[in-house]
Amino acid sequence: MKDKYYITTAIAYTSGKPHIGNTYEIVLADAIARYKRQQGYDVYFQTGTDEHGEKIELKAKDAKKTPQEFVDEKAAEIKRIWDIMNTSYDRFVRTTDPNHEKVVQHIFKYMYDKGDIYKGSYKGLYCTPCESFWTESQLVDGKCPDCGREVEEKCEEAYFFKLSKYQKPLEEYIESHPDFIQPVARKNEMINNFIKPGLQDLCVSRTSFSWGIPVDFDSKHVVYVWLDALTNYITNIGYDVEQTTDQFQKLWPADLHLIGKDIIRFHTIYWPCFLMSLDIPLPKQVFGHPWLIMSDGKMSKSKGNVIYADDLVEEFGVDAVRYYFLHEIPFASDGVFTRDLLIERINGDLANILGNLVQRTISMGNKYFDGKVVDKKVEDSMDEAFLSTIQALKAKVDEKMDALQISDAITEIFNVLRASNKYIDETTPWILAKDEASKDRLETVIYHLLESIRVCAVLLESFMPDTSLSIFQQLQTEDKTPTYQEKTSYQLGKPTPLFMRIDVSKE
RNA sequence: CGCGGGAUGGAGCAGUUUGGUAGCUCGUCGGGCUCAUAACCCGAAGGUCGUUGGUUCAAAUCCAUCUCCCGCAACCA
Repeated sequence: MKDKYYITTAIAYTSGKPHIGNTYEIVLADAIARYKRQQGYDVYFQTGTDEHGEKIELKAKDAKKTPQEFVDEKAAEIKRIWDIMNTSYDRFVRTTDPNHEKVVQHIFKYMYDKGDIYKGSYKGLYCTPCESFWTESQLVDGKCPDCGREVEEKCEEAYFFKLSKYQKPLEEYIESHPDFIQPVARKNEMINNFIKPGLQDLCVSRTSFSWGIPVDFDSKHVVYVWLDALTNYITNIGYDVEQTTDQFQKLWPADLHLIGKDIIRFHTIYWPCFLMSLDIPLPKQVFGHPWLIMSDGKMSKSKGNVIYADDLVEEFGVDAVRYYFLHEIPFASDGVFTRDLLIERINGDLANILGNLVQRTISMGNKYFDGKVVDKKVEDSMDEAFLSTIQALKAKVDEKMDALQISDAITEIFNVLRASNKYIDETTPWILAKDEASKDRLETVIYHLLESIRVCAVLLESFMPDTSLSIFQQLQTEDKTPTYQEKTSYQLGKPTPLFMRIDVSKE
């Protein structure tokens, strides 16, 4: 067994049903987690929900529910969608879990006793009717961006975390770990916008609402949601300030925090500072992934362009949706979702390139050899290039996956599938079949194709698990070696279409 | 002058670090094949690589200027 690999997603905020943009993250994390497992890593994959905060308190009130009832419902819905997406998380955590709440209180107290959290007063621009604080930059014409009324300076008692104390070590850590923040372009954003100008101490308690973890030594205050939420990565694997578990010792530091690009600041500035305060190591990498957006921009209820993953899965199947998410979103820039593009991918890539290749190859195996295909090793000059393409695939996919370039990894696999279709045309099996003398050559050709398909199915498993399984069932093999194997044989099953083409004219 | 990213054939992107014939997917047009899900394979057309200027034998690539688009700009998650 190789090393451990601890990967997390951001915990989803339980304010509503997650749309496909939110759902993308868990699928991306799942692809990485599955791939690491396939590589032999001892993977621990954690996801869950972030359930406190003022917004939730208000939403629950609107829904005439208690906050706990409200988040129970939302957490269940989020978990349901994660499961629909066939994601292989090891643990689904919730910030309302009693143990988490207890440890967060310990952490808060620990930091307070240490002097890293102190009591002060929060001065800000306050809009009384909206009960909200605003920053200078958020104001519209110097007025409340929500209601347009005047704001006033207001003071409120609050606890602060000494971010300033950790500015220097944070800066050093980021500089000495060039891969810590991914994509690297985000690193400059953090350094120039926040760190360089000087970190200001962070207000880590609230008194304006009550749906949160109480500060146990000062019951007026609840813990700031980000201090609450971020610590989920350690509380749920057995961290506590007095003593930690073996699981924590084994898993921490996390190998990868997978998050949306909108919350990079919290994960690369606040979170490392909190950890330094607790004297525990910092995570190895934080990847702020881009977004899945609509052709008219970011998804939002006011725009009315929100799409949910469960609806898409019901219509197109889970692997088609997974494929779209993973293939259509580049490493560093947003990907666009349109229904037309989804259908184009299903027809062009999944049905034509992949599905049809599997179908035609297995059909030939059955038609010409009754499904029993042996490596006869009657090679031709054109085989060498094809076989070396297959042999090179695993290393190429590894390289892309190590760089978190999921889309490119999938493209590499499809390049081999394309090459396989081409190989059929070049070798013209239907002509070989007409001559008894070339029967062993024909069998060799089919064998090469079956091996190509098998290797691709192995490598596709992390991205489209069900499809991969279906290919293995049709090939009736259990060999998951990710490279070409010679001198073996196949006893094929019946071909069944992997993906049906979608008739656009009937849409 | 806040910081950063981007502008490449009809569409979406790669190539820019380490200058040297502009590449991929889709679409269009033409051809081939018939094992296969009207799928597959080959070929062609189509780009002054955002603007202007500079360095160089040579610039999508380096430097400068300008235009447009996007992200971030801290106590909202």
